[in-house]
Amino acid sequence: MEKPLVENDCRTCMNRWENFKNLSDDDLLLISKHRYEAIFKPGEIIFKKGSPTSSAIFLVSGMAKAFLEGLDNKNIIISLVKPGMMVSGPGTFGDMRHHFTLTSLTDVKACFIDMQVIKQLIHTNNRFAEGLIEDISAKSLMMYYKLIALTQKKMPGRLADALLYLSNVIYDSDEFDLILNRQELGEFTNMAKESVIRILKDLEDGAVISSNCSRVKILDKTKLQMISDNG
Amino acid sequence: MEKPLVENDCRTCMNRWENFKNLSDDDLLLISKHRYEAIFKPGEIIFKKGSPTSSAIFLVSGMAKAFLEGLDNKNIIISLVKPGMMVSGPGTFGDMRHHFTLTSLTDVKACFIDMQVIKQLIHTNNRFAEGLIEDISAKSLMMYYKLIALTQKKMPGRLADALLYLSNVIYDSDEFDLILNRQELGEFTNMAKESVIRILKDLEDGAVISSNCSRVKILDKTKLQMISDNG
DNA sequence: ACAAAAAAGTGACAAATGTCATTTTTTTAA
DNA sequence: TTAAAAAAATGACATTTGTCACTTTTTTGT
Repeated sequence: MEKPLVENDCRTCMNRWENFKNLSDDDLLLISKHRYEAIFKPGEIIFKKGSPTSSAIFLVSGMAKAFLEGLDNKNIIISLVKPGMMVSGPGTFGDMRHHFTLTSLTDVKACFIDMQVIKQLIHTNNRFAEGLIEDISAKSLMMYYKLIALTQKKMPGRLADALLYLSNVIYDSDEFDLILNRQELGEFTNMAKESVIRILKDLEDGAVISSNCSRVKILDKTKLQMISDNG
Repeated sequence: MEKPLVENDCRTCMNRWENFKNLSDDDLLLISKHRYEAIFKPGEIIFKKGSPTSSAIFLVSGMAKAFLEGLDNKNIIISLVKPGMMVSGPGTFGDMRHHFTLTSLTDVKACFIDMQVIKQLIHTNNRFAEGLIEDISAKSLMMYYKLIALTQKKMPGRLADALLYLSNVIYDSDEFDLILNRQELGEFTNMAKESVIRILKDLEDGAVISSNCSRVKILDKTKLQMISDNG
């Protein structure tokens, strides 16, 4: 899995943001010039809630978690970030501050591109601007369904959601190493870590999954989907 | 309150969307030509989840509620809509479908402007495009804080939030007629209507508010804010 | 003005879920 | 390799919140 992903040119980068396809080679060269790369060890802060949104961030390799810092130091993980995804919160076009924190879950390589350059491209390239709006809209839509799930589903449904998300969206496989620990899985599904442990055990008892600590295998996806659907 | 608000020209409309200030008179004339007005009685559907997003909607007068249709026919009211606000969900730049339903709470006059015209203006006017992005971002940000409040605050904190929102954002007054009934107040704060009634009573007993049915007066805003802050 | 419908209000109870204290297992670092 | 730290697991218990069945009050339409 660990190929040398370092690319010095956004024109040929294999892990670039999809919306970059709307840019000309000249535009991509401009971005390449204003690009800074940084490497993070697991658990490090990539950007912190409250800090200025001077750059758009793009993951080149590894995995990160984006989370809201809620009440009483309780976090809400709103999404996991994979290579190819653009990360820039709603503060970018508002108070210019981050409203969630991004930390690395694994070794992470990230590109930072000056927000001024991105904004300049919005002004000169309509398709790029619309691509950005589509990206923001898709994330906004995700929040709608997250709100429904977290407020209306019971715990088993929410945990099933999380497992299906990891299987279908993140790993594209029915067997995977959980990058999230029980605490984080709780922050992702809005429940106490003890509840995560209990429901995980129930799912194992019901032969829906098998798991030993960080490794999970989905044995009965139909049933897991049913648990998700029924709330 | 009932002035003749009908305006046939977006150039001089007093209740137009703030972002229209970035448009030229010619652009506004174009919009005026592609504008359709509709009047709704209280409780009517302005647009329904799942229907095509062919137009952007702008409230000229009255009040509406935007709500997600969740599980088991339970709704989540995500925002109240006042004159001057633009309503077009995240589906507009995605699957071209509405993802929430908008219904009138009072008599409502609304303008429908063809989405193609809006999109065309995005392509020709950078400031207008950025204004739209800012609008979408602000709504997205609101959802973040709504997610935190609904999942992490206890019921009294959530109800305090709702009352402060009505007082500060919607009515700009400490005394107002609740446009939402107890059921809807529950859909806005993620609780059963019985719980709304109980907590409203507690707030009255604690001399934080006085209320008889639909009329509410905030007696001790500091205390109400404290309840909101403490979750 | 009055009957019907809708909304508000009440109380008992049950279900869902968090908290805390503690033990066991796994991971990490010297 | 081994001790220390972190994470996982467990069980008892408390709290929050929803549900249900019902009564009372308010609103609505004729």
